Amino acid sequence: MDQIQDKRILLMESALELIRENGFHGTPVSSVAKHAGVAAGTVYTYFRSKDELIIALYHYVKAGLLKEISARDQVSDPFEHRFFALWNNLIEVYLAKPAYQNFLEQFVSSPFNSREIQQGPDPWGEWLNAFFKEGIESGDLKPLSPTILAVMVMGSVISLIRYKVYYKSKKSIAGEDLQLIPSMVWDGIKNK
Amino acid sequence: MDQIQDKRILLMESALELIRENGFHGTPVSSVAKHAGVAAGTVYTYFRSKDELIIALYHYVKAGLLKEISARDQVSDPFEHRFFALWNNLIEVYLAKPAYQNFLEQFVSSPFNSREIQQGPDPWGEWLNAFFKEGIESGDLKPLSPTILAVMVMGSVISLIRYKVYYKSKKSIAGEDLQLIPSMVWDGIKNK
DNA sequence: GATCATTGATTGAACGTTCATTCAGTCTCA
DNA sequence: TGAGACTGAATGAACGTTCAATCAATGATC
Repeated sequence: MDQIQDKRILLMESALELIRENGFHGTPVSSVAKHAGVAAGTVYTYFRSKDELIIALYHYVKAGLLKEISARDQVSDPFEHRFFALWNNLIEVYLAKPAYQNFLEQFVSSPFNSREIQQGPDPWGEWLNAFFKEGIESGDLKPLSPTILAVMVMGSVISLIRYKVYYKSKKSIAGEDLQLIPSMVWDGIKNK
Repeated sequence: MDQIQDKRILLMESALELIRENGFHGTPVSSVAKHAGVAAGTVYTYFRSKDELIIALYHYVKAGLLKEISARDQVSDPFEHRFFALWNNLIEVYLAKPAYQNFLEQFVSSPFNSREIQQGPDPWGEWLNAFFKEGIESGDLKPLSPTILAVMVMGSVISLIRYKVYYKSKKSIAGEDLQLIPSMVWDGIKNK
């Protein structure tokens, strides 16, 4: 039972790594199998099809994100602290697992991101919403829709990650300057 | 000569539309040709390969973006005006041409976005940098790297567009609330 | 404890489809 | 009439998926 879950996860991690390097369609099922050390047919014991594998990856990555981020949230801290911690944790997690970030980016703008998927449950989105809702209710954040706040904050995080990951080589910005971004975001969303 | 350019553009617009619906790899060359009303082989009169077509799309879309946005920028306006106008123009252009936005998203997280591409010329990025540089020099923006400011602003725009385009159906937010996002961004980046 | 049966995972060659690309022949217009 | 665009059937490679055969582990029987 454990072994089965393990191999499923092994296959998914292999797929994430290869998809990061080669994209969805530059990643044949056979290569995923090879990377995981199994034969091509074995993948079909764990996933009905390649499409289903990719959908499974989506849920797997989002669940992983939620787990990592929520575990590090110190609910008893002042909200401002929690906000900056969230920011740093997001950057940290994404940089530690670039394949996660890259996969999500590919997924959301692909045809896989169907209405069906979007309308399914989204624990990560709900956690984020609840987070910002608390900030509003405690009076620390502007009284806006939590969704809007989430859009704003995540947009900046994603954009920064993109910048760091994809354009690493071109021109790097001093680390201390990058630390100013969350401060700017905070200036934009804090109450008063 | 004109005809040739026209057909090249016709092929690119066809490709953008189909790629938006079906993704890079769900869009066979034959379907692009069909959509443009030509035979499959004809595509190869205008592009050496499918990959080259996709790279051409990238430059085409970025150039189009630059043209649209820079044309609407009123250099003589106060900077704050220019900022909000830029914001609204970006939203407007992206919403008018969702295929442009979707293509860029797919492209940047794909293997096509190679180091080679990134190190090539980037007039759109340079225009954006110059825009924010002006804001800094006029004293309207915090004295930070223009790149950082661009990262912050574009991140929010992209995120909002994503929200509007992909999650149109799920839960819509009142239009006036969405107008608050640029104000928040402005609060974050303005000087003092 | 030894033998066999059962179950289910695993293998990898084979199949059929899709698709990028080619090219010999046709058309168009200057 | 010549140059180049255009056609669309043909080619061949790549890849998702299947499946008959094999293997490993567990349990049943004596």
